[in-house]
Amino acid sequence: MPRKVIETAEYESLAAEAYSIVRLRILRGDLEIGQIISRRKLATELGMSFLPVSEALMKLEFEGLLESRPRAGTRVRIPTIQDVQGHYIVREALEVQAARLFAAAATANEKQELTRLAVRVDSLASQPDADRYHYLSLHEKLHRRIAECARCGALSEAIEKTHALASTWMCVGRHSEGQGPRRTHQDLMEKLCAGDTEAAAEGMRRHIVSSKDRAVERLQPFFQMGAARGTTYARSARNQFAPPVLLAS
Amino acid sequence: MPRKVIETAEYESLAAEAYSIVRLRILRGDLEIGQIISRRKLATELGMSFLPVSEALMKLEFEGLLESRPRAGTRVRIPTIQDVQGHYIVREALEVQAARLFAAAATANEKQELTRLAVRVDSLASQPDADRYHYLSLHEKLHRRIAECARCGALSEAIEKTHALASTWMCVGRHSEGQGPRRTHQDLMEKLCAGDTEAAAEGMRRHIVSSKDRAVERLQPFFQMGAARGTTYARSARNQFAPPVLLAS
DNA sequence: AGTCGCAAACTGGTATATCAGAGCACGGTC
DNA sequence: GACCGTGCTCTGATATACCAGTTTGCGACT
Repeated sequence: MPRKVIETAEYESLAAEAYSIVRLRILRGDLEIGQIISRRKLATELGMSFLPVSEALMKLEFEGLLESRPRAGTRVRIPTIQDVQGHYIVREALEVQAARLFAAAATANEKQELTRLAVRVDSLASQPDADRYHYLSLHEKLHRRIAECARCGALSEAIEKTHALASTWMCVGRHSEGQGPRRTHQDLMEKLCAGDTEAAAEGMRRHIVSSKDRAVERLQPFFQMGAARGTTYARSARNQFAPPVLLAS
Repeated sequence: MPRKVIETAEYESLAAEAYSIVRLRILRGDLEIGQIISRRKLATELGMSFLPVSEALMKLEFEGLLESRPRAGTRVRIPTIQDVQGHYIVREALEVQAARLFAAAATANEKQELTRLAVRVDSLASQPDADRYHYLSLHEKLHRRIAECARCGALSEAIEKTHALASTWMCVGRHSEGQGPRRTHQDLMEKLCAGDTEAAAEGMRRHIVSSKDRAVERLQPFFQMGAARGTTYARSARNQFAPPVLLAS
């Protein structure tokens, strides 16, 4: 019964380990949108039983990254265009709230730290050959730190839960080339640090809305795939799309 | 192997059935804050196996109604004061967004329907002897319908997930007597239907903030209970408080 | 050649059994 | 009398086995 897939971290339960691994694979792009996941095969591969894997996938489904039908199968969620737009509306509500609190509560040190982080995020977004997961981690960290500096645990928790979903959608599609270096996150941080609460909120709002527009545009081919969902389950999932490419948000 | 606890509804899985039952019991007040739940006993009682129950409790924990420690036990969550305040900050963000969309998208029929509903909610809140769960259902329905009329599935889903939590906290404590009839929700609906987007948003913001203040006040005795959480797990949960009483929000 | 139907293979869901760790009561010690 | 250790009991976590429903490929039929 082999039990070595990753040994960098010690998890408190097998289910937690499986959860991290699958989540990583989705964000990394190893598992593409629509790809089917077999709980049994995954369990064998990870050297654990069916139950922990099942529990992990259930949690990921609850977070919106996966979708499953009772006895048919589990696959990486294929969003509809309403899903994506709605998701960004939720994110807008949460992160604007965070921006407001951030502007009021963040210390000078924190503002400096996050501004530096924003520079790294933007520069990574401009590199077409950057590792997708590396970029995502950094981007997620920036948004998470903003929420944390807002001094509200429940809010940052809620944002973290919605963010993984955004990440998977954000990275799909082709990298729009020749756009030159981006300054999206640096601009955002400027607004957040200016000291004006409402300006910070408005800055975040625009940031999210423009992310939404890009995500919608990029996911276009998948929406038709999602439309075929009503018919068969696995047949539509077999459609193969071009592998996802890193893109800025 | 007896299988009859409630037979009013047919569930697609045993886990879904267990989820509904436990959720109902928490909202109803049969399970109080801090009370310990044994998966095995519950499984026996419901006439099903350990696994579906486990799955149901896991989902409830994810929603924030329960808390568990790996091999120690599961209990109804004892919030800290930061938990409650943070939770209402999240709700504020989401529901203000919903109010904004509602003001723009709701039809005249829907506005009329929800205004009537608001009257019922307020009148039930004024009755000290009203059934707690009945009131909660109606209150939840009002807020859910507002979100639904905002025409954004992801948003109403997010609100629904956060709302059950609020419900459990909202009902704890003693009914503040002699306050006379409330008009909280009727006032809210007036703002939402006035036609001005920003006025609607502001009206919802105030509604949530005042709910928060009342919840914090009412949960005061439990916060000390939560503070003892660091020491022993079960001992602090054994503390018995006065049974919860219906109260308006 | 296209379509329909059937059966094998696979899916997730559930039951039972077992394991390791946490809580807690009891009894001994200081 | 207060404190600490020890062991019993109960908790959730996991493995294995089995079941019912879904998918799908292959073959027969039109």
